[in-house]
Amino acid sequence: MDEICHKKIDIGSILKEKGYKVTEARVSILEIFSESKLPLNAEDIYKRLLKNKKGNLKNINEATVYRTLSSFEKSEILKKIDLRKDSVYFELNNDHHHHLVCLKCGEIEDFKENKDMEKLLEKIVERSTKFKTIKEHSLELFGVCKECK
Amino acid sequence: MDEICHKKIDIGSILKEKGYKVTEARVSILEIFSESKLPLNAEDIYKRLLKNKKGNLKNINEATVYRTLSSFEKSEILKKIDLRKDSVYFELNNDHHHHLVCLKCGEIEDFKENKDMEKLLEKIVERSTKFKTIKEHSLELFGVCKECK
DNA sequence: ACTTAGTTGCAAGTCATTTGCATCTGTGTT
DNA sequence: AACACAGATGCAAATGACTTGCAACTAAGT
Repeated sequence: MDEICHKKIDIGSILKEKGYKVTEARVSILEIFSESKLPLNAEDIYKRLLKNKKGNLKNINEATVYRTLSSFEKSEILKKIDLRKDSVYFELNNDHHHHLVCLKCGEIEDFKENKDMEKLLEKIVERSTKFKTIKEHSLELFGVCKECK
Repeated sequence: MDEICHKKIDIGSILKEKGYKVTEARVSILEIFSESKLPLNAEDIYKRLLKNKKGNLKNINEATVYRTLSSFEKSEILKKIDLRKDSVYFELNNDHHHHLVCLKCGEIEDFKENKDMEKLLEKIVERSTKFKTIKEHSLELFGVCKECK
């Protein structure tokens, strides 16, 4: 079951670095993100927490999930993503990439923009606007995936 | 006061083309969009409607605003935009462009990506993913505007 | 073990958006 | 110009994602 985990991260150190107490809720939530290829919303997280702890561990409240997500976003552990769905998605703020969202089934695929393009983009923006400091950008693509075609 | 209007559109024809009845609410809402340079949310629209009709015309209900926006989006008169704010923004689905959002003051500036880049983007995506049909994409940039610097 | 600042659970609150339903109105027809 | 009716609107209540106040709890330094 470890094959799904594709990013090794030391959760304890990350939390301490940011000045967080290392609590069960935070560790579990970060574990879930580190095991997931795809962006997750609060409900996804909550459901997976329930599944993980079948009796032996106590539940984590939904309010805690929301609080944790939003505080992890502020401390830049997570990144917020908008996928034109009715709730907000998050993913680890590890490496910059974008998303393809199927307009029919809602499937999400990652997509890595190439470096040249990112630079090109920033140059164009700096030349043609009055925004001098571009901190980040979001690029999401919407289409139809193979299965739905 | 007509100098603000930078897109001439025949609102009546647009509505009829899409099979809509030409009602006061719809005409007023489209007028507001055609006079605005920037994306607007439901509240913006509602406030402007109130301002426009100082007594002589009857008010338009907020539910109607929401219904109109969402139906205009489905019929592709409007485009929905996510600007990481707490409500959804819309703009006329006329010409493709992107937005710069100031992370401090929330100011929004339009930004036109160049054609070459759009094509490059689509090619990269088609080569590297299993999404064959890209229908649209959203690209929003977040930074700090001159005034806030 | 003691202390306490930071966390969490719970329940109630907020706020954008949606919806059910009765009434009304634009539009094609007579 | 009045008629009929599908579609549009107003109103109020509902929804659903998310937030917050507060009391109880707990990680982590002493």
